[in-house]
Amino acid sequence: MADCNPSADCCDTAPVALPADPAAERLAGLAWALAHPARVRILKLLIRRQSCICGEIVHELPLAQSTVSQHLKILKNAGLIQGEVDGPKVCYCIHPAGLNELKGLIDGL
Amino acid sequence: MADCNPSADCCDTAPVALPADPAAERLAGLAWALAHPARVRILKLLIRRQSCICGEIVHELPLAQSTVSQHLKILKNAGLIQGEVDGPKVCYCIHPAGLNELKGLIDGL
DNA sequence: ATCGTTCATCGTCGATTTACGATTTTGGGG
DNA sequence: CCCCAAAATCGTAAATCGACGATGAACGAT
Repeated sequence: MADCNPSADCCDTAPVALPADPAAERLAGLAWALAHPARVRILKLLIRRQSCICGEIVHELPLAQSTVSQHLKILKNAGLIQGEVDGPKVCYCIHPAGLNELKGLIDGL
Repeated sequence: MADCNPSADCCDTAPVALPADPAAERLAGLAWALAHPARVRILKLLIRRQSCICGEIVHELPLAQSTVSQHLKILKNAGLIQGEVDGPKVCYCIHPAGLNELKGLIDGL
């Protein structure tokens, strides 16, 4: 931006697609994880029951087990929850850091 | 809508798909409106510039005018921003109530 | 009345989501 | 060793999203 390189027709003319706003991307990612009623419900459930619960979540939602599993994966990838294996079952609980990050980004708006 | 037609086998026997959790749905809706980097950027822009700005937003984003218009519509439908016509231009500004609702739902988590 | 500008809407197209059943994986018991 | 239950993953079909260009409507200025 400041100056071009010395040669004539240089200077990148690429679309760049600029990294945009990393913070915006992060917030969008977190928001996206919450952008589905089922995922909001799962998160609320895990917050209520401090103790992690497991596929019990499946029984709380009108969704197939595989579908719930996908939603859990999305929440986990976003860093909002974490799951730990406990025998044949898996216990999920909230990931406080992720949740706090979300809250921070939101009311930092 | 109010009542069924008089004949015998009318009346909906539909599964209903129960309203589930209205609060969850609302939060999901608001989150979804923010679930895109461009929309987060627009919102932040409108918050920074107290004064509403208009299609100037288009120049801030690497997107076509029609695309930005769609994003603005989504934000408006979610109740996060509002737009007011000013001659041939349209001024957008944040809708404090919607934004506060979002913040409330998030840190009420 | 006819432009030119600004913005919204329409129609389209590829990519992504959401949901499901079926299958695979994982970890105990009998 | 073989089965059973729990959970993840795969494959797939339907719906929706995100982006664009083109078109349409609203308004001020010439």
